[in-house]
Amino acid sequence: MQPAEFPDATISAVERETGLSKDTLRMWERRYGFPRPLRDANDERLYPSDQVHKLRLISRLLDRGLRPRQLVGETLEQLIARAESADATPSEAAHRLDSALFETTLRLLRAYDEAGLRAHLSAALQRLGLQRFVIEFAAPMNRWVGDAWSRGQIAISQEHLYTEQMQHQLRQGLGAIYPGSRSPSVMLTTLPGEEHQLGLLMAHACLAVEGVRCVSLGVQTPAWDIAEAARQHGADVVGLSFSEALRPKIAIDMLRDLRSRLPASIEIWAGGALWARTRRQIGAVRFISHLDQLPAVIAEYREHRSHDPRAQAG
Amino acid sequence: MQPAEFPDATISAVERETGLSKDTLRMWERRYGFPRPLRDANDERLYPSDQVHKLRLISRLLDRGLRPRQLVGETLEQLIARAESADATPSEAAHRLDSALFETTLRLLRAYDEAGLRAHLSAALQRLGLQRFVIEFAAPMNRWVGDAWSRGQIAISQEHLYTEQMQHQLRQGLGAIYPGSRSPSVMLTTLPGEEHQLGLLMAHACLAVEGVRCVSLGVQTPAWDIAEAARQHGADVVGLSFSEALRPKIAIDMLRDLRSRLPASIEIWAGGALWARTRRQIGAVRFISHLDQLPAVIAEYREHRSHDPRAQAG
DNA sequence: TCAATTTTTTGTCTAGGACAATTTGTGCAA
DNA sequence: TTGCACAAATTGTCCTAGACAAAAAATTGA
Repeated sequence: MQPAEFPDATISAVERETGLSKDTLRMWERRYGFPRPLRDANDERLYPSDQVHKLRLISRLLDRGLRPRQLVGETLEQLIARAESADATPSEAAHRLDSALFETTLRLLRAYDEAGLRAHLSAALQRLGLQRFVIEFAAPMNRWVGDAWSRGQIAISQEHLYTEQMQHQLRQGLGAIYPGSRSPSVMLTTLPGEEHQLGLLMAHACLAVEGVRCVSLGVQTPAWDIAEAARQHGADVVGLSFSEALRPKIAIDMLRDLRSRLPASIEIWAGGALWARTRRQIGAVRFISHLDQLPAVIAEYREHRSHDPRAQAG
Repeated sequence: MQPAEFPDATISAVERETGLSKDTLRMWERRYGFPRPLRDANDERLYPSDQVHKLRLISRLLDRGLRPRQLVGETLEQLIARAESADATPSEAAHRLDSALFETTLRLLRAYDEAGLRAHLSAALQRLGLQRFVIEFAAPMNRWVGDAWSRGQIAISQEHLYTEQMQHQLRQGLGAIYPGSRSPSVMLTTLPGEEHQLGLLMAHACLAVEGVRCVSLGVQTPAWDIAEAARQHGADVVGLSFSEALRPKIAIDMLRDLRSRLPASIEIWAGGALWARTRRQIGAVRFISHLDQLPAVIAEYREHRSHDPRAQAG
């Protein structure tokens, strides 16, 4: 991509694009001397596109536990190298993924071929079935696409196109399943700040194929409202999805907050890519780092809570 | 709902919940004496829930052109009255909506009956067909649900449940249509900050039934990436959806920015509920405040640009 | 009545200081 | 070596208070 085409960005624009707050941007400038924005006629900061690009890269690396003091001093090349080495470490994604499926998806994405992509994903769904489609294809592919974007191998718009089509396909698959009614009764959503629907949809699909009674509230439901809805609806479990985009600290805080608002009889299951890389967890919440663990968790619940009348229904 | 159950909120939390920036919150306190938060042990602001509630209401009224100086001085009752009178004025939503459809949807929503809601929406879609489903049911219903939430008649979680199910249904409907290939070639998305998918999906549906060649990038694509993708993909039109949640000023700014990045040969169509209430518009962008205008706009495009080779294809 | 001007309102930026929460480093005992 | 307690460094977010441009409202003149 051509950085030269980007105009200089105001501090608000940079906050939007990188997720780093204005306060943080100013503080880094004061402490580390980076970023070092230009100034406009009113002495307000103007960030050149190369600095914005570097900030975006740093922001992604921060989520992986690296510290800003080190990162701000590094060159773009060093940062990219770090991003790639971090990606390489948990390389399950790559070798789990069927290479033919992968190559075709990538080719269609690069060509912005929506109709082709749609046909391709639909065929994969029919061939694999919903569960294998999610676990063996969608999950590792999501990972790859996210990483490829952060490395600059594909454009944001292509990542968006992928997400949109995958979401569409997952909903088609979900629409074909008759609503489940078996135990436990799960209420699915994400907490504020987590706007990725794909993780939620994949979890929904995995629950649906197990016949679980499942209600999804979509993304970004405030903790108070989750608690209220779960109580009113009589849910046994609140299922939450966390992508890597969320800061672990914020996620843990919100989880602890939600836990305190829910009665102990309602379990919390926290799933998503975030937990595969984060050590910090809290008790009284079930963490599920991979979707293939879900069947076991459901089975365990049914075993231990078999006195529940709903366990026999459906 | 019981405001007493909410704990006091930090300034960050209030920013998240109301959409008012920290700077704005502090400035209002300085200028108008409202909000008047408590302070914790570190002298940091703590907003009681009633003030947060009032701020949220004010924030929504601001988007309708009212000024903060007046609003901050009013009581909660006065603000609610204002919100309702504003809702009542363009009451197309209410009387356009078939009352039986409406009542049933509401009842199922109140009961958190996902399976029932799903069946109900699916039946409506089958009966009305996709186009009428969108224009006569989904659009006015969305409005009502959004307003009902801001008036406190339904919980956020119920609004979320509705949105999720409606989205699901629209995608089912879209999945049943064979991809169009007629002119113009439209690239659909929303700008950063606009995260409502429903408007985008409704537009997508209305375009699809006209046989338009249509690629959706989902929500929140940065302007630079839209421009790049539109050029690479060879789009004739960039279609953008704007909900009322977005501030008009920000929307106009971003539109102007996008316009400057796109060649004149690519049109911009800006749709969504935002434009029904906002006077300010800019040239070189086509504003579409209601979905039922879309067929005429498409026909007009086909008429005027019939020299385009794509117009004959498909 | 409409357009051009002035005044008021309003949001966002600036600077630098403070401090709590987290992470890292160190010393010491098992 | 490992585990644990404590000290030091790091880091994000909050604070105050001033400035100013952009937008809206009010006023003026044709």
